[in-house]
Parts: sequence; structure tokens; C-alpha cells
Amino acid sequence: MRIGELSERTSTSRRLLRYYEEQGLLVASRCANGYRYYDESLVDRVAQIRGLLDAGLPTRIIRQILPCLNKPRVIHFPDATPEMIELLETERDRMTERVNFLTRNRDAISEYLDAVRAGASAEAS
Amino acid sequence: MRIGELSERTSTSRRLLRYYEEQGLLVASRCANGYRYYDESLVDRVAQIRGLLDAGLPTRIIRQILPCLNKPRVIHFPDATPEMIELLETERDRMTERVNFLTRNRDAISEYLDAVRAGASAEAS
DNA sequence: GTCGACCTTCACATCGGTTCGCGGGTTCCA
DNA sequence: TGGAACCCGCGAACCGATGTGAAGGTCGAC
Repeated sequence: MRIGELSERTSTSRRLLRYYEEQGLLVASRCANGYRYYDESLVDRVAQIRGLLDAGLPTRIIRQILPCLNKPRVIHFPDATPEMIELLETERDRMTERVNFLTRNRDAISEYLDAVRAGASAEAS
Repeated sequence: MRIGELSERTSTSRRLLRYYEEQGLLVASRCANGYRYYDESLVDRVAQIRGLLDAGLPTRIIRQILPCLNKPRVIHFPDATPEMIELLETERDRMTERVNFLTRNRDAISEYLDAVRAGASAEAS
């Protein structure tokens, strides 16, 4: 597909798709006329990129970890340098921290909502 | 404590502490001479703020949900307007999405690391 | 009393992700 | 042949979080 369709299907502006490409997060082949051409699988990849960005990871990091997150995972780990592994471990730990933190706070919100609802129903009775 | 101590104990620049206050995330009382004075409990609060920021939440949202996240939780839910409840529910759901997303990706990284390690040990044998 | 360490406010800079919008080329259809 | 709808690259602005630094007030110690 071309950039317009990808843009619609991912709810992401064309400009931003080009930006992600510029940042090395997204690869597009080119038609004879210079138009970008995107593979079907890139819809998911864009969602992944946006999810990671939304979670607070910078493109710099996303660029590094993205290649390790694809389905045919067994294929290409010959490029696993020690620095790369360390980066991945660090980032994995940071993500775990984020998960724990978010979970705790979300649960606190849930509790609060429960308390409010309990209070409201008690008041109604 | 004054801002310097809070800054050190939270590894947060003074500038940022003032910024959080300006954004309504942090309250400081003032000494006679105009210096900010912080309660002990604010050390934890700063950590909480930074954790939420790190997880990708903007100060605007943090300001809204923070009051519902404190220990004496039962005390003050008289100010629970329907809009507030809706905001909290929305934000709780967004956080759940983030958690799921981060967990999936972190697990993918872990799997990759496992695969690399397995490959490395197989190669070594 | 003055020096140093702390605090105040404030304006400005930086950085990364995002949006806007230009000037121009390509495709297709009337 | 022209116009609509798409594409290109690109610069500029924006916004939110953060850094930097100036100009000045307060305090304790020497």
C-alpha cells in the first residue's frame, strides 16, 4: 500500500510516517515514480512503534529493540553484540519497572473508583 | 525540608520541582523568608510523579489522578463529579493498555535474550 | 561585614515528538 | 487538457519536559 492508506489504517499522519522512516523505525520500498510502498505487515509495526513511544521510549531505543521483536525470531541473532545484549537487558528491566509502577497506580485508581461507587450506593440507600 | 534536600533525595533538579509545583502536582508551604518548605511525605510523591511521567502520562493527567492516589483514601471522595469518574475510568483503561503492551514487548525481548543465550551456549558446545 | 551556600523569580534555550503547509511532481479520469 | 487526488521533500512552528543562567534576597560562619 502507499502512504495514504497506511496513514488511514494506523491513524498516523503521513508526515509522521516519514519521520519514523527517517528515524530508522520503518522501512519503505519505492515504486518507479518514487512513491513509498508499504508491506501489509507494517500496519502492525506502526502500532508497535506508537505503543512504545506512548509508553515513553525514545525513537533511539525503539530503533534498537525493534529488530528483536519480530516473528521469525530465531532467524537473525548473529548480530548480537555484548553491548546490544546489555542494552536489551537494561531496557527490559526499565520496562518491567514501568509495568510494575503503572500496575500499582492503576490498581490504586481502581480501588478509588470502587470506594466512590460504594460510597455512592451507600448514600443512595 | 527545603528544596535542596528534596532535590537530592529525589534526584530531581530544583528547576523541575518548581515546575511540578507550577503544574499543580506538588504543594510547598513557605517559610517566613519565602523559601519553599516541603513535608517529608513529598519525597514519595515526587517519585510517584516521576514514575507517571516516565510511563508517558502528561502532567495534565497526573494532576487529575494524583489526588485519588493517596493513603487516607476513604477521606475525600465528596468531590467525585461524574466527569472526574469518567476521566479516571478512561485513564485506568489507558494504563491497562500500556501495561499489556509493555508486558508483551518486554516478554518478546526476554524471549529474544533467551534465544540468543541458547544459541550462544549451543555454539560454545 | 563579608563570604559562601542556599534560596527566590524569571526569561530563554534545548530536545524530541508532532503538526502545518508550502511548492512541486504523478496518476487518473472527465 | 485540465482538475482532483495522491505523492514527494522539506522547513517551520508547536508543545511539553527539562536545562541554564542571570539578578537578587537570606542566612550562618569566620
